[in-house]
Amino acid sequence: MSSDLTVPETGPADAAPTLSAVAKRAGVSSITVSRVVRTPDLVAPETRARVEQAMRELGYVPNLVAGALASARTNSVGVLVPTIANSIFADTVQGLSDKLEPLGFSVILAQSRYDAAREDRMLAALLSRRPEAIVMVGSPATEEGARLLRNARIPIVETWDLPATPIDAVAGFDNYKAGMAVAKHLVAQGRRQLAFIGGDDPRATRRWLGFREVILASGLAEPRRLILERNATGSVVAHARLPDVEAVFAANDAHAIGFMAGLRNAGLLREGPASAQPVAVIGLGDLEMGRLISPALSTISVHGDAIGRTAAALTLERSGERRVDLGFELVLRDSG
Amino acid sequence: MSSDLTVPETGPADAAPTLSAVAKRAGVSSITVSRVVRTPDLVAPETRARVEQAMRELGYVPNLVAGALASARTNSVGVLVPTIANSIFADTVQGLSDKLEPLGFSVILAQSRYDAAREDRMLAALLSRRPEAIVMVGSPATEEGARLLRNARIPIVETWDLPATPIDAVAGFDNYKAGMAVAKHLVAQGRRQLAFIGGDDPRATRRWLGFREVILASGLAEPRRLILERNATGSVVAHARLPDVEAVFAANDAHAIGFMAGLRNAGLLREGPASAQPVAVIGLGDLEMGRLISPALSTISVHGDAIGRTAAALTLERSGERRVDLGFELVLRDSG
DNA sequence: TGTCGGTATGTTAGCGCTAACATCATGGCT
DNA sequence: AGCCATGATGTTAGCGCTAACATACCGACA
Repeated sequence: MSSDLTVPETGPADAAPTLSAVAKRAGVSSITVSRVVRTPDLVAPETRARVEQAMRELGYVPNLVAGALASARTNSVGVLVPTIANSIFADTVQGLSDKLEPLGFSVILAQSRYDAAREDRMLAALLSRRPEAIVMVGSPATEEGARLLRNARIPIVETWDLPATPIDAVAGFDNYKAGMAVAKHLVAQGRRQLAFIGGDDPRATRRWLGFREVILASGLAEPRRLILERNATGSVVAHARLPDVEAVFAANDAHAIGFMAGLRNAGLLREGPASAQPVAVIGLGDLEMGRLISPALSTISVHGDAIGRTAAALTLERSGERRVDLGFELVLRDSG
Repeated sequence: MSSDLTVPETGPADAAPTLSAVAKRAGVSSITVSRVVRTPDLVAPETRARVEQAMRELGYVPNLVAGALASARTNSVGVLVPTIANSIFADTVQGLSDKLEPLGFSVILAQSRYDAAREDRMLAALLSRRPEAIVMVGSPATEEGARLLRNARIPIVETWDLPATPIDAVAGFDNYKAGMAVAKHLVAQGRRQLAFIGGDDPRATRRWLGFREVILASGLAEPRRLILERNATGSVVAHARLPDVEAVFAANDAHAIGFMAGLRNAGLLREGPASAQPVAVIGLGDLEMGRLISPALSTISVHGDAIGRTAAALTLERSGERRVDLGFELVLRDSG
């Protein structure tokens, strides 16, 4: 059957075989091959078998680039995160892609590195690949980025926050309320000198504002805010810059754990429960590590993977509720 | 100048503007617009200005899908990792994309979830988007996957290991030697009852084999191996299944930290140096957290981001050395 | 004055596929 | 016998862009 024709496994097939190469070999038209690939039910079993045989012999791999151009459907979604390494956003990307990959969608990943200009460039780069939706952490940092997204006329899902006027859809939680919840808890514990440490991205800032709001409303002194590098190692020495601090809310668990390392060095960390801690520490993210260290880290648990799954759903379904609040939980352990 | 034509910001541009729409508006041919986008130096300044004006007015976003089909260059690379959440592979993806994104390449991300069938599906899905290279963690689990990659005739970079017969290029380190290095260290410390805990993926298994090899060569008893779930929480209780164990090599830092939590619960963890630990623990990955906890985690430090950057280089440059050993370091701290 | 090299722009064809619409049997029904 | 629904397959055009090859124009030069 496969007499003198070159089989890719054994000889160099110079160019990738196309639909019509398969069609010729199977003695059908190319549309029939296309149907075998996309809608096999519409093809008679014998024809289908013949075409599948030809595809196997030639090692045919469909060209989705051409298919996308012809059908105006790329079956891809663009995902923009600040950073993927050591980051809780990886959970969201995982949740998203777990839902989307089985449906034949691919994830095009881009990182903004917390840089507005790079974010705009990445947004433009993503859009030029004509994804069927864009999922991003946060909201566009510039009006230019927002304009690009609005003009794209595809589902846009902003995540990890609940912007007042989203471009299209939202899956996240209220960072302001998270800050408030932490402050309420610490104030109720009787802590008076409070501080916030971490980055100064929009979401961290909203946590800070909620945190501060409650503290001022409680009649306590203005809390301090320390802007730190994005790696946790820097927060090890943060304690030196916060004399007399009684409680710290860290913008994420990594910073919290770094800060705790600093406290340990200063002899201010106890093995006992929160009430025994000279300085209470609360993180955000609920890293698995936080549960395993001692004292176990108290934290705001957010649902990174649920955010990703919800974003996927918002991407696929354009009607219905476009604003999903996944909430958060204050998980109290031994650090504060 | 922009008399009665619809501007996207103000009215609904039903379809995305195309090159020829821009061309018509600027009074040039579409190839000139294409040149303004791709090779502006070849266009006279006044013409260029006119075209750029038209692009701005229409909100033109180039369609790379069409461009890719016409030029047979997609400017994309496929990346396949077992998982991206909570994983050291995220460093590699970050390193890769940091090098590639500025060059106009996009990263198409797929996860195999340590599942051979899913890996094959993802490989086929990636390939059908005609990436200009594939970077994957490890090597294809099936012959089918390997065949797909070989037939693709694009650079293929296998990472995080040093396979004997790679498909094309490799950027990684020797997992077997890493296991050996840990065993040598623990044996020299005088530890006799050794165990390995973690996953059973090919890389972990190579670590185990190197570990075991040295132990047997030293005349010690056969070490035990515990296959654990991929989350660290399971390793908290692993200690109960390893009575009398004196040292543990964990396939990754998360498992190591989980195991240490179990030791702490059992009263077998000291604040002192390695020599004071009843049970030594060594991890792999050098998570930032490992340095911050107490006792600080001893670990094999690998260069996840360098693997990504090297993979990017191997992707762009097809000649030269195709096998890069990024090495590893045994970092001794207080846990073992 | 004719020609030549360089610069700027245009024309043509086609990348590999799919949407939309034929076409053509087949067979059950009235 | 004629009709038409149904199923299987084919034809045609075109998605939005780029490669490769024209073409036109300009001034310099012998």
